[in-house]
Amino acid sequence: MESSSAKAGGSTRREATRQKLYEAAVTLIAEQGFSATTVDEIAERAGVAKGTVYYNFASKSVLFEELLRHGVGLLTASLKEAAEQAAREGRGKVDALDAMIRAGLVFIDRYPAFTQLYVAELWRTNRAWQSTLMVVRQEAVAVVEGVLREGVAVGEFSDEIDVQLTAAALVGMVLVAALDWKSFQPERSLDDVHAALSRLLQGRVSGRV
Amino acid sequence: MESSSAKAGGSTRREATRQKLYEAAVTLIAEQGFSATTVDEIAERAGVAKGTVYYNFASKSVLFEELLRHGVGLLTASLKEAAEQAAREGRGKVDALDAMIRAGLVFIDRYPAFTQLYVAELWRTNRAWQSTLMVVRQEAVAVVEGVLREGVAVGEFSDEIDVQLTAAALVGMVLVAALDWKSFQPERSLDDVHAALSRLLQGRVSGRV
DNA sequence: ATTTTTGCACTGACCAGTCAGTGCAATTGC
DNA sequence: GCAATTGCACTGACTGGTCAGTGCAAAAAT
Repeated sequence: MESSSAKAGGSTRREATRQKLYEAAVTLIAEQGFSATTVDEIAERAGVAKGTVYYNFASKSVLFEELLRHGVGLLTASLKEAAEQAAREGRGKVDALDAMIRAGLVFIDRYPAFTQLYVAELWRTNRAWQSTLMVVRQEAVAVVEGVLREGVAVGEFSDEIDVQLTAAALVGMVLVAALDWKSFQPERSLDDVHAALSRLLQGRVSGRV
Repeated sequence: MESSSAKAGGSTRREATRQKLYEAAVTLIAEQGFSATTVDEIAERAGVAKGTVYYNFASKSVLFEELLRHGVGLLTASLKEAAEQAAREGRGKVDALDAMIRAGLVFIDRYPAFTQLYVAELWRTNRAWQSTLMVVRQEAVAVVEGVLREGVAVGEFSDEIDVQLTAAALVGMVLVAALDWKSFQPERSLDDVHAALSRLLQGRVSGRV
């Protein structure tokens, strides 16, 4: 019986436990914040003994840091994928940005708790995982900056734009709009929200029709 | 009776102490979060005894709630003021939005810690001050929604825009861009940042010059 | 046979909130 | 004048509870 995944990373069982702990931790911390969430709660929600948490992670904050890395990894991969696909299909940079907005929305749709928690921790200072967070943020924003820069190089975007700030603003736009969507009008469809943001991106807000 | 200081509001000393406590609490909570910040720390930073905190506020979370109300009050007033001034001067709704973006930036420039803390707590659920936060958020976003709606009525904005979502996206854009500015490129001027966001608002990102 | 998980008792640091008491200025009584 | 009194703002040691992390023997899974 070659256990399914075999030699690859580590035993499958352990990986499954870690996954359960991530899922339990992410919702609890999104709701209550890191400090207000107890390890006992996380263990209970994951359906696991407290000792298991410490068998798998060195400490509560290490668990959290690995959770952050894991989550942002997924997002970054998804953004890159969207940008590359648009490029492969020979579409313009505006389309690439649009595709990334959609990818961002899809991600937030699937992992709303993670997004919540990420936003809540991002601009804090003086916390243990601060530097982890910076690195991980930079990876994600860099993908957007890359597309903007290419757009400027190709002449599709004005060379007067401030790449760094514009990238941050775009990310913020999607993040906040999406959190609002999930929190206050969750019945709306992803397409709907995407259309509204596309319109904003392309400056079709002012101007009739 | 007219006790010493007198007539206006309440005793001056008390008001001064509360102000000191607000200031101490806002920076500490912005840095560390609500739960990770202790009442002892707040008292120490404010230069008062712990008992004084409880003499002035019923509990740690009441202190925090009043802080939130106080801060968002300032922001809302400032946004309204900007929108009204643009209207008084007979400028268009795009200009009004632009003026509000600037007002938002000025606010964040002046109270970065408050902004940080606000963003961090906004999308949490299951917290004591949740409802306070909702009310207070709605007040601020409503100002932006109002201008958008007026713009649609006047025909200056497309009637296809989704007012609620667009307002949220705009707020997010300013919020996140400004926090990025303060965190990662604090040497830049407000005008600079404002110009970059104006450009984005008016869809002058794509399109040459 | 080894790795992983369980269950549970325990420790020690930390922290929100309390309370008896202090300092001080203004008011009252004489 | 000058005690005695009152009320306000503040103090800081203390209490009762909470929680991260530990230790370990027994059970389960692979």
